[in-house]
Amino acid sequence: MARLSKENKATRPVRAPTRRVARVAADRPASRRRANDTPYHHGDLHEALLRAAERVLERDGLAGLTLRAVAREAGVSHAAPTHHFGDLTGLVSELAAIGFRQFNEAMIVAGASGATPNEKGLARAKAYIAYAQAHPGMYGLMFRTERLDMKRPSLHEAANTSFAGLAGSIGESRHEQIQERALSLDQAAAIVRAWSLVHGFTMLLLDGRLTDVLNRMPPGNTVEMLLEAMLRGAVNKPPGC
Amino acid sequence: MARLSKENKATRPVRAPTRRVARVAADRPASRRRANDTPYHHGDLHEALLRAAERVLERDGLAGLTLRAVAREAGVSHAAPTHHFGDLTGLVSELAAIGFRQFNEAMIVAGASGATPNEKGLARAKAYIAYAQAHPGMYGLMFRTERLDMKRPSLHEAANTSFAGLAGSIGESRHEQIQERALSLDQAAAIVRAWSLVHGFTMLLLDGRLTDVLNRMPPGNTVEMLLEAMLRGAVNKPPGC
DNA sequence: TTATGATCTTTACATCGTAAAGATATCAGT
DNA sequence: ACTGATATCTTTACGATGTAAAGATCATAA
Repeated sequence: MARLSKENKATRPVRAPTRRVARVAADRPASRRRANDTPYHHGDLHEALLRAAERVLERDGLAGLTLRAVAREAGVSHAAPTHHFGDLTGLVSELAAIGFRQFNEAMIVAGASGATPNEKGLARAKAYIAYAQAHPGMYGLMFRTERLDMKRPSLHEAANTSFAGLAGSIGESRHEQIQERALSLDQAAAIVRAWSLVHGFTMLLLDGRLTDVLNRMPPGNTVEMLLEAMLRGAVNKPPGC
Repeated sequence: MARLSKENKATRPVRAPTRRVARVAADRPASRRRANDTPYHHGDLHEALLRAAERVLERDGLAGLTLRAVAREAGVSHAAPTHHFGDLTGLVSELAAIGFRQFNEAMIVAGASGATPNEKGLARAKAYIAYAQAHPGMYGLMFRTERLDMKRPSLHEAANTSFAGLAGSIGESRHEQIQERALSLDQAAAIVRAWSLVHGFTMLLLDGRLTDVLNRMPPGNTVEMLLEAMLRGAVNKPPGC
């Protein structure tokens, strides 16, 4: 496993010494694409970088998600992302927005299953954890990273949508309409209770902090059973209890 | 705010050009300390580095906690910590162990207050969050960092002690003795429920994910009230409910 | 056709973690 | 008390990273 300099030595398309040779050869291209060659300004690097970033994140985890690694993955120079995202925080925040949108999709799908609000809630909780387990890097990006600029419009909106989904789902369980702009203490508590429970469980699970507990449970008992048992005692209590 | 090279230009004690001048001057020291001068091999750098690391963590946060910054803070060369902790993971893990011990102390103190198990539980939950708010960097080190080697004996033991305290406190609430080596599903669920709730709440709070909810609560309602309301509905339910 | 601006590359620099070699002090064995 | 072995600390070196700035290249509007 050679530790030699990876910088631009890897799978760069090589793009033929882009000096004046290429300038003569490629001058005045007929269309937006040079015949069977790499595109000039890449077409849509913004999207390409985000897709590359997602691949890097899934492959190498949060620690591997660097500006330069993303640039390598996309086959551009290491400074190219700067122009599109400003800095690492920018790229990471845009990617987190994508993560929130994926997550919201999954939540909507999960909310469609289940008859009673109770079942819907459980289905959503399971889907929540399933998403985090399927995309641990992305979940870490959304909730563990410190380099996240929540003021970025796309991220702000995606995260808000996510919260609104949660609030709506809680309102559904309580058979009441929730005005997000003004919450009663009880409503806020119900929302935060559900969120803290599932988010905390997810974090501890992904961090491996629950392995001991899981190993010490009766044989055959799964994570899912633990989750269900945990939720059973915490939410959806009969009123007046 | 000069961005000039901070490397060793800062508050290094200068220790007089430690070449052969110092060797002649300090040859054959009378005691373990040269008269009113810096110690030779520093005495106990291991502890000094950990204390320096804690200062750096509290001052500059998780992102500022680097091997070189710690070495600077302790007034030694940037490579000195390597010999004591192997690498950054080592230092960070030892520091996290200290954090867990501080945290355990706080939990024990909190558990002493309160009459009923119910009150004790609430006191512990409040102390949990209070610790995290008072030492956000340390809490992040203990629960957010990926560079943590849980197999290190000191960290493993401190974290286990912490878990044992939680388990014991849950057993207290349920009026039963908990055998950590073999948990029923209900017991595991109770433990994980409490942990997930408080840990999740803490994480969301520290990350600023709850500011919107807090702002939308009735005026005058505090974080503490939200926490209490959240816990009221989740734990310590009357049996058979 | 050409000039302007957007996009991408090169180059440069401070910082970081880590390895390796050199310097210095402690300590055991004689 | 001397000396060699060992532990501790410093210097030096290298690859990697984020970011800034300047140069090159291309699209597009005038």
